[in-house]
Amino acid sequence: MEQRIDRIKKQLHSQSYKLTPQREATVRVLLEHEDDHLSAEDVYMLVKEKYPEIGLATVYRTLELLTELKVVDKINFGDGVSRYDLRQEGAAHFHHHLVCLECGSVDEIQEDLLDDVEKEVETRWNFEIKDHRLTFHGICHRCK
Amino acid sequence: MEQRIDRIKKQLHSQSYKLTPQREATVRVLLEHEDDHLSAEDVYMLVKEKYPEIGLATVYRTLELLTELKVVDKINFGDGVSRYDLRQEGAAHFHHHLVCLECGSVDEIQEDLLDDVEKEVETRWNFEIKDHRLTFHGICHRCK
DNA sequence: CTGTCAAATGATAATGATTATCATGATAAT
DNA sequence: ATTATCATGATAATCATTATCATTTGACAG
Repeated sequence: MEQRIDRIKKQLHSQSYKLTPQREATVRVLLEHEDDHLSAEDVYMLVKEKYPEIGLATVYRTLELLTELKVVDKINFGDGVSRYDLRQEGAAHFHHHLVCLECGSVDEIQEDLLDDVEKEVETRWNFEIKDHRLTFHGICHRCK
Repeated sequence: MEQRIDRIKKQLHSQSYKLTPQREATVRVLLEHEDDHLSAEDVYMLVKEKYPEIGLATVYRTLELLTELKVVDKINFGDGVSRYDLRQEGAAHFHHHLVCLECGSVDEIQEDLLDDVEKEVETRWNFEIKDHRLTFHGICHRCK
């Protein structure tokens, strides 16, 4: 935990941003909920527990900043809300998601799976892939 | 064109919806811009050219209805706007997208590509896949 | 035909998420 | 200490989407 925060701090500094108390509190919430897919409002409410003076705008700004730095990824599952998902440290690509149509749960797939597909797309469509988003919609193992 | 409208008409009737003039005008716009990825506002402005009395709410309602019937798919590329994309007739699954980070263009991949990946997900994660969304972000062949 | 009823429409208000603004507060360098 | 810069919090503004509601339309019964 502390080491990860430290690395994020360094990453911020390398672009001359600071790790303010508000930003640190926000990052801690994200680390503590690594498996969830929190909306900005979710993050706001969780951060407020530890840091009640924080404003919603600051949370939005911090999440935007972390997205720029590729510490988090901003995703959208089709409800009108953006969600923020920590990247695995050192992961080349963004992980995939399984969205259950029954219970609404969102599970993650950390494996790459797309290596072959990406090679094919790069050559056949002459497209240089920088990132991807892959989401499956269906029935999760719990609901079956 | 006329045949496709006719089939959509039948599809509506089968669920006891009608193909009103407003709905037909909207469908025509979608058919005429099959390769684009129009937002509701885009569709609205295009439909207005032929049917100026139409209201924005009707366009939203029609797009929602067509989404339900799986005539179109609602997609979201991360700007705050939903886009509506005609499904290929008879396509089992939704097609994929190539979003260019340089010029913002969106190209389509009609091939399935995910067969193997889906088999793996179904067995390893015990997840029954109903649909998917796959988008690649990168540099398109024109910008390279 | 003509009246009736449910569905569809258009105008517009309401909502909800996100972004912009701006005065204030903290921080670091001179 | 002083200034300049960045960050923050409160709140207003914006933008896409949804809800409301009075009116219109079209199918159908009599």
